[in-house]
Amino acid sequence: MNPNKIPDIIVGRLPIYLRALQRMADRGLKTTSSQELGEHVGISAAQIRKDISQFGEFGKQGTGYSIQFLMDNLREILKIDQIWDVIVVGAGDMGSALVHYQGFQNRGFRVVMIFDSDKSKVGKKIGEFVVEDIVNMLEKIKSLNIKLAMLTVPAVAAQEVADKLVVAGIKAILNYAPVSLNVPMNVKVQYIDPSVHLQRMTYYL
Amino acid sequence: MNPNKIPDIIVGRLPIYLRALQRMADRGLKTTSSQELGEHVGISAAQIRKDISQFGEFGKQGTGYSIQFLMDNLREILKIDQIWDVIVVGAGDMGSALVHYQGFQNRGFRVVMIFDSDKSKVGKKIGEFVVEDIVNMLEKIKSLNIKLAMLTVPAVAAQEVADKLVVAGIKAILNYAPVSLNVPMNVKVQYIDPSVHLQRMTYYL
DNA sequence: TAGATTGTTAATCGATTAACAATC
DNA sequence: TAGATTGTTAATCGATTAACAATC
Repeated sequence: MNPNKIPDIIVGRLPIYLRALQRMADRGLKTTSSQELGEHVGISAAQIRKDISQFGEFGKQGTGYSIQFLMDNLREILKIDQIWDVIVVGAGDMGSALVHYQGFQNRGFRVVMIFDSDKSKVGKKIGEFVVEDIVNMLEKIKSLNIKLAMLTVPAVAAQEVADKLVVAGIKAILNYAPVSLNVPMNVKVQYIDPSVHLQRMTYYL
Repeated sequence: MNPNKIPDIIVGRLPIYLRALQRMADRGLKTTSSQELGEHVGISAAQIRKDISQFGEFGKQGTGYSIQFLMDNLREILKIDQIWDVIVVGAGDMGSALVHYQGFQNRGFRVVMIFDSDKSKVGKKIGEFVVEDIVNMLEKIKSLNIKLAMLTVPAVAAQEVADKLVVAGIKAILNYAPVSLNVPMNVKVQYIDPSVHLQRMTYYL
């Protein structure tokens, strides 16, 4: 359908490049090469050049890439040349950790609300936020036009909550619940399951 | 070198299959098919059959797979037919959430210790554990023969701590710090970075 | 037996790597 | 200019899918 469609696997590497570039910039470096960047992230120089060249010509022969210029462009490509509001659903320990998480700063995201269905949690403070009742979630998401959610509810509730998020207009879910979610094709899901990640490594032990 | 080497990408899917099978078992189901399992996890039936067949013949023509039998075999393949002790390094909010996390139960892991370098955190209780001083980490890891660690320290400290973990004999690191780690080839690393995962979705919005 | 579903082969599709002309 | 490094092409490598004989 779209001949210029970029493979998911390439898009998935861009945030890694961006993260490494940010660290180089923090150290005061001005330029880098596909070779050097590749060593930092553990990816071949050829692949990095190929990935980046899908989106334009951001380097210069002989000198490499301007770190700031490449960062600006990657941010624009990833649409994080803006701050996205994100909600957290599930006010357990993981939800609480995400509310307090410092790692969203300067990376395109900001937590704006946390919800739970447990009446004993609703109204309590977590960080600077008061836990909201999940019954008001649809309305709040719509009124604030929020597109991103992080889901930290128990596995048994996850699909049901995901359905509500989709109805409310959420377009991307970072799912911490240990289940695969069924969502419409136009809604993206990324999975974080510490047990799954550990199990991917024990095979090799 | 090893002609029977299984690609990482296949190993990476096994925990997803196992998780879905566990849920089926919890619902009282006894058998499933590659078709049905595929619908649950969003992977084609052909691929599931091919993946599973790399390790043996666990199904029966006409009837599919015994859920319990396949689970037992996947657990054995992934070496989680045992409980692995895991340490947490970094006693911030994320480390604390991992100590309290219920999702390791019955999935092959158990947190046994948490470390931090911050003297104001050392000695405090988190869950059932007392935060240990990182200066004693090498000795403790060795004496308990621990192979798995979850790393939740700040980005600037991550590589240094990872180096210590490697020296202590850790063979697999679940890294929550937003940096790529350099480790020897025989040490596995998996990355969890909420910002990176979110950035992989904003591209499509 | 008839129907269903596996395990496997061959074909297709997609991703990575190597190499180098272009050029800063 | 000489050296370095990009962007891109072609070759290689690897993963996915389709199809079906085997067989429960």
